Amino acid sequence: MRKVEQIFQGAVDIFAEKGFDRATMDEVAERSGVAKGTLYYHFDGKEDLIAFLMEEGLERLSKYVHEAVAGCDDPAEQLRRAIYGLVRFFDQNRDFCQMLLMGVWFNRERQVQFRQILRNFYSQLAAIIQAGMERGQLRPMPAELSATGLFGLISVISLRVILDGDAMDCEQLGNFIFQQYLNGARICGEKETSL
Amino acid sequence: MRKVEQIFQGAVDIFAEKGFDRATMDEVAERSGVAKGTLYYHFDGKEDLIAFLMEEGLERLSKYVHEAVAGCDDPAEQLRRAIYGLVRFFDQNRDFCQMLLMGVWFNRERQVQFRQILRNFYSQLAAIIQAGMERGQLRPMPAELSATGLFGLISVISLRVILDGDAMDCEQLGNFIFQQYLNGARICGEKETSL
Amino acid sequence: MRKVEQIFQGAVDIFAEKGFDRATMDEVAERSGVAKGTLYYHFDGKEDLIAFLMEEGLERLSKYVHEAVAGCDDPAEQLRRAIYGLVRFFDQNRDFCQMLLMGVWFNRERQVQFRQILRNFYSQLAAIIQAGMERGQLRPMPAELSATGLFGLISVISLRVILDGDAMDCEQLGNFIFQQYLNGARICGEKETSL
Amino acid sequence: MRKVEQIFQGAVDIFAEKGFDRATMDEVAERSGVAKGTLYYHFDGKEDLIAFLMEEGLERLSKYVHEAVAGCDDPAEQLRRAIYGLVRFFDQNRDFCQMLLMGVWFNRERQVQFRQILRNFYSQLAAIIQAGMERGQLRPMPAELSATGLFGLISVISLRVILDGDAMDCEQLGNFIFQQYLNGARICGEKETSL
DNA sequence: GATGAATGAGGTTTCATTCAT
DNA sequence: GATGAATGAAACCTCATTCAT
Repeated sequence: MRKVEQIFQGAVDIFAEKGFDRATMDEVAERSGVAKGTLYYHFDGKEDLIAFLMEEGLERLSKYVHEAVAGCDDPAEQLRRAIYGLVRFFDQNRDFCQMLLMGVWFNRERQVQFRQILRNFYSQLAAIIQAGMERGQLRPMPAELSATGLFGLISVISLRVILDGDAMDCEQLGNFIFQQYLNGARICGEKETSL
Repeated sequence: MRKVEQIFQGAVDIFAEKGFDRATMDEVAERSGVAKGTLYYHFDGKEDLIAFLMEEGLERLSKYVHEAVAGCDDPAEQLRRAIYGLVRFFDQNRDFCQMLLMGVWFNRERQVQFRQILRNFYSQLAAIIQAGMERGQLRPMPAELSATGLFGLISVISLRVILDGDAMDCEQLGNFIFQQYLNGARICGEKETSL
Repeated sequence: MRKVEQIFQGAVDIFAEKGFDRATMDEVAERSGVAKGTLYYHFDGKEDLIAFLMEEGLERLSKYVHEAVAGCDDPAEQLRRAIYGLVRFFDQNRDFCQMLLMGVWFNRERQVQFRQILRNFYSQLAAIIQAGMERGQLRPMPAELSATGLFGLISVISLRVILDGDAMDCEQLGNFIFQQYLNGARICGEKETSL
Repeated sequence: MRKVEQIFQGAVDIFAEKGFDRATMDEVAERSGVAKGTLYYHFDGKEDLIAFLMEEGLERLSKYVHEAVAGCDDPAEQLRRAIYGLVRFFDQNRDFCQMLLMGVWFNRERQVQFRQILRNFYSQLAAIIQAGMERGQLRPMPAELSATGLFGLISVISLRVILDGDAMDCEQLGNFIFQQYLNGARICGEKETSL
């Protein structure tokens, strides 16, 4: 499966650069260092390749976050680690993340499949949030919705940094997002119900 | 031009459904109820049409938020109105918003153009946040970054609701997002520095 | 529909020469004197084009035979005229007929469609044979089966002549086939039941 | 070779189903139950495989008819046996016969080769017909042409029955064809020159 | 003898764009 | 202003063949 890994790398690379539709299979092959026929030997076609990348990539992301969180019992700390982990993963896999985030918004043709995959990932976050509420650390709220919002917060900020080509200070960015998500923008001591 | 408005509606509709690259000019023409030649009579080509849609649409969005915020002097209240306005706009212009969010992260060729347009919009939010900090309502933080995060929060949640095809309760969703952004997920009274 | 007629001629020409599968759409376009895109503007694809040729061609053949037979009330004479007409049509439309006969034997994928078209043609012959039996000119026998056999007789002989590149003497060949079909190979006066 | 026989069976099967050009070597391998490389180990390529099938198959056909006719001295009876034998062979080797008949009329590249093979077979029939004429059993006529017509009669009827998927009553069908060929369609006692 | 991953020439099809009407 | 038949560059995909194992 040497070639499959080559294809994974090359495809992620070119898809992030040009988008799923504008990158051609010729380009994928060239970037991967395999012949065009090899792509079709291992995958049923372009759509199948894209689906594989999304699944494989999100699996890696899930695993990464899972490991970051593992061995910690406190939901709030888990949340912190998950956020830091995500930011680091985004930083280290810029191409994949850019590709992933392009997939998120996908059109109705491809949406069903991708959003299902993504939903599995949301659930990971939602489970932590749920636990936080049960421990009395987080306010009662719809955990799925909050997880979705958290993912939006992280990904849009990270993608902006990626697209601007900045070298991301993961520590700083992770902290900012964590504070933003947990404590909000309100100033300390301001009454919550003030508005 | 009667036809131009027809094209705007039809193009937004089909682009939201299939994406910029997968929707063909034939489909745009058919959905718009005009002949294909007519598209080229009014626009220089596909890219020109897309640029027109983005500019025109973002102008409408900016104007919508601007009017929602107008006549209010309190930054926190402005923020609330901006968020509610955005959610309502998403709800009322689902096709356009889906198209917008797909377009923003698109391939690097179109990115520069679109992200510049979007950045103008971020600035609107950032200005409000900046004012909030100066009034002592919001914590000191990078306003641009926070505005970006807020936009991610709003758009990812809204898009999820749109794609799920749910009838969105704007009031409720707007409130959730506003609370999330302003107060965070932490439970009332929990010490900020507890983690 | 100038171009469609051009395509009909060119496609029949090249398909007869190289076969349906080995003739490329490029070659069809070139032989027809139209651009490749034009083929796809008028037809949904190669299969659709082939189906059109078969239908259109068999319709012309049916019409030709119909006219040859028209204005004659005697079944035996109709049969004679039909056979002579078929032979003449084969002679004058060698390309189409070669293509047609290739289609007859087609594989199971394409067979259903083609054989239905061909069956319509068999019925024309069967109707004449049926009438001949009712008039007491022909022996009682399954008309459809006999029509199928007659078609086989005519087409295989004609195709052999075509493929050999012989200039066909229609008069002579028509007479041979007519005698063969009507009187058989047995010598005059030989007892039928002798074997 | 065990494998070669496997390939013969599998190849005939898939070629009859999809045609020579549309059946792929992958499909041949799969249907045969051997690896693709094995095909190329035993044959020089696709064309070589097809040529082998045709030669091998026609040899079997010739032999089958030869044996059916053997030990009989009367041309008319030989003809009857040849026809019955052919019908039975068609019935028992449907796939091969369908493949054979498709191949014969194929593109001009392969035509020359195949038609030469087929012509050898025609000669078998023509020899019998010739003998029949010399014995005074059959009318004087071009033997080759009549053999070609007889082959058309048999094959088109048989193929129709095969393709319709009917269980063929060989006895009945053989008799019908024999009568048709020998006595023609004309009613008993009708004057030959009546038309 | 037998295998199947890998190849790339060449096929089918798509679609943005043009232009005569 | 508006149209849609026509175009061809460029995309996706197929498949006979090779070759290291």
